[in-house]
Amino acid sequence: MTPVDKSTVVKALHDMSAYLQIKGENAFKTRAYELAAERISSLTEDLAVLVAEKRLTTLPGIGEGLASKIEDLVTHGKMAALEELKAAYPPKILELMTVQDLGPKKAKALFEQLGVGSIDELEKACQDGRVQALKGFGKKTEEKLLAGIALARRTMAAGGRKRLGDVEDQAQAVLAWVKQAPGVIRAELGGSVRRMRETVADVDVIASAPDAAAVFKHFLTFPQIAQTIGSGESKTSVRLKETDLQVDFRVLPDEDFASALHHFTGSKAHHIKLRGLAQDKGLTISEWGVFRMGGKSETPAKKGKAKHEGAEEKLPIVEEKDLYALLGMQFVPPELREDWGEIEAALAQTLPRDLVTLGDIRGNVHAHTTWSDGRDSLEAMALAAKALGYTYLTITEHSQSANYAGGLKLDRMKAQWDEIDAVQEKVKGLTLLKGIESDILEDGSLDYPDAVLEQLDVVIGSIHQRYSQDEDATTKRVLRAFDNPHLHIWGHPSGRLLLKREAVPLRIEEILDKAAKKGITIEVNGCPERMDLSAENVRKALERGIKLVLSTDAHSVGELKTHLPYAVATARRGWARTGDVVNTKDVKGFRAAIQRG
DNA sequence: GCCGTTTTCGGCCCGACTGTTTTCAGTCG
Repeated sequence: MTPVDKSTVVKALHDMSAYLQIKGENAFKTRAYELAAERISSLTEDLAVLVAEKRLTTLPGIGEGLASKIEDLVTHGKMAALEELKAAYPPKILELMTVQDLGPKKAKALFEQLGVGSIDELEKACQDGRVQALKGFGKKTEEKLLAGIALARRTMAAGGRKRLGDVEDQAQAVLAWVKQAPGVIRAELGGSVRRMRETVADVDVIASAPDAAAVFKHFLTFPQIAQTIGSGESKTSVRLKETDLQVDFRVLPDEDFASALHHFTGSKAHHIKLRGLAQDKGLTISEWGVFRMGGKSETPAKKGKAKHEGAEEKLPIVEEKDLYALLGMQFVPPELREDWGEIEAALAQTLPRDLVTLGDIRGNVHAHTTWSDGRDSLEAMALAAKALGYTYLTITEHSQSANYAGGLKLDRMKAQWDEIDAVQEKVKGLTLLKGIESDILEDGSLDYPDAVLEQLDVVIGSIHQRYSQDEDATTKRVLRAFDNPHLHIWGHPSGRLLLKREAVPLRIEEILDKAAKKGITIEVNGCPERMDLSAENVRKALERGIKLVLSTDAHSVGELKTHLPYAVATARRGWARTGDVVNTKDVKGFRAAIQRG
């Protein structure tokens, strides 16, 4: 029996919820499945142990019903209730809801009245004008759906990329499996996963071992493999279950590991430039190593083992840094390998040596609790932050206009201050900062009076509604927000949801100029669906001397830990140094750094 | 579907926006 892991359970629960929504089930019931999925997803304990010991119902939000369905899946490999629902609908019905502005009700109507069961069928129905004829639909809806389909297709066409955060668990599981293979000496993830790109097309795994065949044999027993795409002497490619993720796995002798890891980490642009540089020095670089070219032979490398015919000497590359050293360069960390100027900087020895790291972060910023739409209590969040080693935690609930997220009206904000004080009494060694994530309203104002904002330690201003404003209006909206003297941090600036919602249109340079002038700190939000500010714009912000905060936007205790690496990676990709990041400072330094002016 | 000592049934957060309507349904967060 194949073991069922967490991500399978999480996906099954999400799918259950989606099917039940289309079926028209009670919204509270479908939400229960979502909450359970989130609960399982952020589980720190071993799910199999929890199931074996019949302790699932000790988790908040999971009762007898959900527990038995989860047990069903974990112990039998199938969730009967889900299989029933799947059988009742076309196989691609759920993809409908990936289209913007298409929720469960519309999906249900489209399916029941037009027999639409996939994005392709929806497109046809829109083009035929059959959709606008339905009750509750109209011409505009039809146009919107077509645009939504185009967006969904574009993201799929971009190589069917997936969010880094959605594949990382599975990628790490593959890596862990590979490391257990007989004779494996070193093993790492490569590709865009290692470079921490926001989205990835596939996963590259590189390992060294004396006997590649034995390693591949073990690799192919990985339970999550759905299909073997190809398998040769040095490379095996498979597709995984659930995510359809393609994994390209290479095994080489250990002496070739570092150059292979480097080669398969990319990016292509980085490599092309490096190889040109190597040629100028009479060197040639490939996945098989770095070679000094002999004087006579100009023959280009041929395929396979006949490679490097003109090579005289294979230079030892034990670690990646040896490769860069041979070229007279500083080591370039994987996150920076994009040909964004890192090669020139590394040659000039001006690449930042003190890029921010996860270990530099001292304060956990931007947390939500059950006071708004967080899933864990204030005290639980405080205890968790402390246990993770942070010395301060900023409590920043949604603000009063964010009704959708239980935003704090004034009386509840004040009540929360009392609780913060009470929890602070109990939890020593962690400073709780009182804050808010205030909506930047349509006109650029924040949704509390100045007299309230000035009492807060941390004011994050974010856009959460009216995304449809044009570039000029949105730009002016943000610029006006910066005029509010109580705003400290501009939160998830672009509003993008990776592969789902485009960034709002903004004249970013103009806004960054003003942020620099006004002393606004900008958030790099570590929620893996956001990773916002983007790495590209982090660069632009840093060029202007703007300070960054690397935040979790945690809505649960688990996210206090899991989100931060994405913020750190995004900041590093934008060349942020430890000193550029306000929450690498102690609480006093942090509070001083976010002050305006 | 979960939850609970004032409830084992009846809540469970719901407001803004949009497009569809002619007073409201669906989506988003």
